[in-house]
Amino acid sequence: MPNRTFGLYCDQVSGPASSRRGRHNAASLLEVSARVFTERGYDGTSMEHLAAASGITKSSIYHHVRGKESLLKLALQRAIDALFMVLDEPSATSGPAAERVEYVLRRAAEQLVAELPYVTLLLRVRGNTDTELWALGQRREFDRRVTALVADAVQAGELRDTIEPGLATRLMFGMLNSVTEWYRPGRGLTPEQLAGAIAGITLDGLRRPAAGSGPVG
Amino acid sequence: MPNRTFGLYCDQVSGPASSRRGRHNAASLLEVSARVFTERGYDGTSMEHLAAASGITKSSIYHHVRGKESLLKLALQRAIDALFMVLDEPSATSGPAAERVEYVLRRAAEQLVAELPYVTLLLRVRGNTDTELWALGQRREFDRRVTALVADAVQAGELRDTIEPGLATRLMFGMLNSVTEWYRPGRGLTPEQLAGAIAGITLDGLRRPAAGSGPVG
DNA sequence: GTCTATATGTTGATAGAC
DNA sequence: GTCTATCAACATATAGAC
Repeated sequence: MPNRTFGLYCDQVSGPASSRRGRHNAASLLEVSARVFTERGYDGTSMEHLAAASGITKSSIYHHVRGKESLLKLALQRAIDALFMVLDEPSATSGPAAERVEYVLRRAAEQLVAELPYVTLLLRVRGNTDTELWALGQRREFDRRVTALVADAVQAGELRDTIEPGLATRLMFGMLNSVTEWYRPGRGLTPEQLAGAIAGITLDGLRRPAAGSGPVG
Repeated sequence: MPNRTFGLYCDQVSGPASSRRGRHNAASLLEVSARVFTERGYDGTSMEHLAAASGITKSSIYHHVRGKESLLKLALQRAIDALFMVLDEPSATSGPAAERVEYVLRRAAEQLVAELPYVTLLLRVRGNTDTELWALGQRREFDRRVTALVADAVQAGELRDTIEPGLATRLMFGMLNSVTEWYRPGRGLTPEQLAGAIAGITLDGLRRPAAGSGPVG
């Protein structure tokens, strides 16, 4: 582990990220790398794999990024930014607590789909390197903030108090996060439908209410 | 990938599996390996890691098993056996469909906890080798059989028909499977409590029913 | 911006002594 | 059953030409 800094040589990371052969930049390499990392796992991916997938040689990759771990850090940062952004949106910081929980859940689902390979990577981090340990810390912080929201909703009597807020949060977001294992965009299930199904199950359950119960009308 | 068979040199795999230094057998090595594999990831684990964790040298490990992939296959087989066993139990094959679904969910939760490192490994398989592809096929078959149960329950009017059975199954078991990411035995949450929380959320939801609705009495 | 060639360490696995 | 010694393959990364 010789390198301890993971910045880019170039300034911009976001951009058109075209993958056409012969003209790669840091952003397009990040896109390709995140896809291969999620397919093979980070440790199961060699620089040779990345070279083959991006259509350039191993050594050319080092012209754009400091190394393999740098690509991982950039990808993880992108996922973390996307998720934390949700927590600061107006609908997540005001209104009835249960509605804020549902909003965060739905928006997190949308972000998970929008940044699928990056979030997938984040969820698979094991803590083997400093970069991975840092990412695990960020995940814990996100979890902590969502748990606080759920606790508010329980205290307000809007969610059941039969399940501890920390456990409820882990299970709700566990269901959401499991989506990375099978969801593929453009296969008949829109992000909104997905978010609706998850919110529907976790908040109201799959069981069909017995006749005579449930909201009237 | 020179080896194509992954059997043990010794006959027994299950057994006391003591980890005391100096007298390892295939079963005790499997136990240690599964733990390290889940901590570091399979690809992130070297034979040197396994040697250090088991207190013997790399070459000694090859006296007990054919190699690294053999240890993976043995661990995956154990997880697969534990999960499929549930599907053949009497309560999973007779009775109201929704109750069979709940039974399978609860028993799968118990098995997941009982065989935690093995099931964790199974859920992280990526498909990079023949062994991993075989495991993915077994997972698909399990999923297929559970989906059939859920479809029965929907058709019987016991579960809501607003969510497609395949999606409901993926999400329910996604929540369950996410437990491998944080659950540690003996930390205040029993397997039964865990199974109850998961069944409770997925079937009846977290939202507190409005006053006047819900089962009377 | 990409290449060939190469340095240097780590990997899974084997040979053979005790 | 465990060890030391060793191997060939592959890993990440660098040097320098075009």
